[in-house]
Amino acid sequence: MATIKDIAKKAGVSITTVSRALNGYSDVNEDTRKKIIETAKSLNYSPNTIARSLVMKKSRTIGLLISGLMRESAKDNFMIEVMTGVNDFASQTDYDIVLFNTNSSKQREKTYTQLCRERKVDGVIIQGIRTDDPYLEEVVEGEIPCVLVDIPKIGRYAGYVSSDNAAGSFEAGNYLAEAGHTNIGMINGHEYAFVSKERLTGFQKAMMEKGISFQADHIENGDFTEESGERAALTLLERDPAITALFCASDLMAIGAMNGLRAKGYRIPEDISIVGYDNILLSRYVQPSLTTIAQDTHGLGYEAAKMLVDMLDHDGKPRRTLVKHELIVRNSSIMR
Amino acid sequence: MATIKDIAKKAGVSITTVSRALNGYSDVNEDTRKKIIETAKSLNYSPNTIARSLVMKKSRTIGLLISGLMRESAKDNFMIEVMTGVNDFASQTDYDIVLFNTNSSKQREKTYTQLCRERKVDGVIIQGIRTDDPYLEEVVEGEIPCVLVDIPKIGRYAGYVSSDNAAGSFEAGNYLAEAGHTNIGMINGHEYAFVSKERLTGFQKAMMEKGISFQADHIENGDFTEESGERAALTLLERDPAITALFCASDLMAIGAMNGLRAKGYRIPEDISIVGYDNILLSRYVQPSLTTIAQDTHGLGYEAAKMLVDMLDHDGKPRRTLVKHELIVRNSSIMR
DNA sequence: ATGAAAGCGCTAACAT
DNA sequence: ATGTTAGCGCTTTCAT
Repeated sequence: MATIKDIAKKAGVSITTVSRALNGYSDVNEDTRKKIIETAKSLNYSPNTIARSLVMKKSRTIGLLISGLMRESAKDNFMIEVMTGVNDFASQTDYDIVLFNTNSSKQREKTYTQLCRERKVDGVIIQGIRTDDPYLEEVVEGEIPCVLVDIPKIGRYAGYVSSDNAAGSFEAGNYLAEAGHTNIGMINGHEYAFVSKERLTGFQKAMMEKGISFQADHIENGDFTEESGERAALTLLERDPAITALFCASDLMAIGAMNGLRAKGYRIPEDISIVGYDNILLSRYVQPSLTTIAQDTHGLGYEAAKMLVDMLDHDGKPRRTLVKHELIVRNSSIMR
Repeated sequence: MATIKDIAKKAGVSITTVSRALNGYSDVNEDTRKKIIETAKSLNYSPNTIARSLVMKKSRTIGLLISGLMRESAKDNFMIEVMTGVNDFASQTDYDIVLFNTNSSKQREKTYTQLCRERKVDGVIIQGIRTDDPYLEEVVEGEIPCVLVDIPKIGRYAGYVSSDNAAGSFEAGNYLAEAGHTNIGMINGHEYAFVSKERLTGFQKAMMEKGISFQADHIENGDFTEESGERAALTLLERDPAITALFCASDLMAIGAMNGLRAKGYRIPEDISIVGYDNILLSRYVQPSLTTIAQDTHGLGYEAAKMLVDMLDHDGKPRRTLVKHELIVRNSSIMR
């Protein structure tokens, strides 16, 4: 593997000159530069980014910490879309992405901060970690530039991107109310997700404004999976068979709810209207297709990367960025 | 950021001793080691992997080159499953994964080899590149340990994982023939995918063995997308309205075919039986659910990572690994 | 415009 | 069992 030393020798100049020539500095004779670039080519030279990183103290990599990137999560194309968003922005820059393995027990001995410091990433994008994650505070308080996805926390070096979950849920509630529903249940996510609180708040607000009674016994928590949605739906309808609509904090839970309900003889949407959240790929394909609040998932990742690179390259301040959301009415919900 | 130098000073030993103590060498007094580990902790020390990589000439990273990792590919959870497979294996090792941005025009000036050499990855897993990719040969012939996914090429430092596409297609053909179909069309992928050839070969073999006529006019190529599947299906049935079954080289094309056909008044599976390939997530959810050849996609990634790490850490030879496949009969196909 | 020299943080002979 | 030294490949003062 050729180094600048080899080039210097062959071109009969010093390594300093080679370095300067290759990096486009102006204080080098154009003829020398030409010769150097040629010899570099002839030696099939590739710069060693490791060596460069060591001296520059910049690795030109950003860490992507996706907690729960595992087999099951493929179902929910949320994560992958965020990831492609990150990738799409990163590919416009010269940052590479390092995927951190966080589902391994081995790595979990280390805090996120340690992970980042060891791998010397310049910044990190964090997605999918829970509110009770012991290392969350550390990274928000820490010195490593960091952008959180769907975790509303801002620190000295930590910003976040999210969609307006309260507003989205508010719209969902509004829509159901205006469709004539007056007895509505909600399947929320678990309490360890930030979005859960916000989605509940927004939905409650809509119910309140519409003058619809909405008590705790009409709320059931799942864990964002199909199975939990099914269970929650059945529980809610057992508790109050008069419910005519269900708002679910994730599409996957909504799909589970539809399946569970249908198995019990309920017709969707004739008996029960269902509204989900996320607009995952599946929601367009299930029968009936799912009414849902779409998030710009790709934008979540894209904006996260953008903010991080802005912090890294242009001394940008950490901030809050909201991506758009939108109610998409399909066939799982109906006027009463 | 504390370095071993700081530790050495504070502990009153040389940096060599610190290095040895921290790396678990045996030739260091246990008391010294204890003291060193303590000082390291007190200084909140993290090793600098960059510096280590530089001297060891090993970065403990593997590159993941997913050509076409972009927004659209989220639909097809094939890539993400391969990726989680890679990730799942890698997280059992101390290798980290670097995602290479290959969809950017900027990077495409560089060959894969350059990309790898610059980022100093120890090895690379390549997925989704086409047979006509100008840089494919270079990496197969090259010196960088490499595992290809679904590209049957072996080199001095290049192995591959795949499923037995010919056998899978053979099974599909067999199944349709035994279900009584005698006039069958095939929607194949484009000629730039290795799997296309194999899937055609296997299917042809089944037709031949069953004594079913299967000519070129019953084959139409798509590009693995829904739209192309729709188009191809329509073309085939216009050409021969007597076709009763369609074998599609990807589920996405199969889904497109179903939609296109249904729009033209064909009933699936009563009029036309459809068999896909891949068993993507959607295939279970579409109506009717799709009969397909399942690939162990996760296994593809898992085995790729395994082979690569074996080559890297245990001097394993590049080889061919096949993951299993399986016919999954659902509701898009029927006996005649 | 070019070069000499120092040093980034670490490992690994080679002493002792 | 511990220290001294050199060096990985690069960038960056500081001279000239």
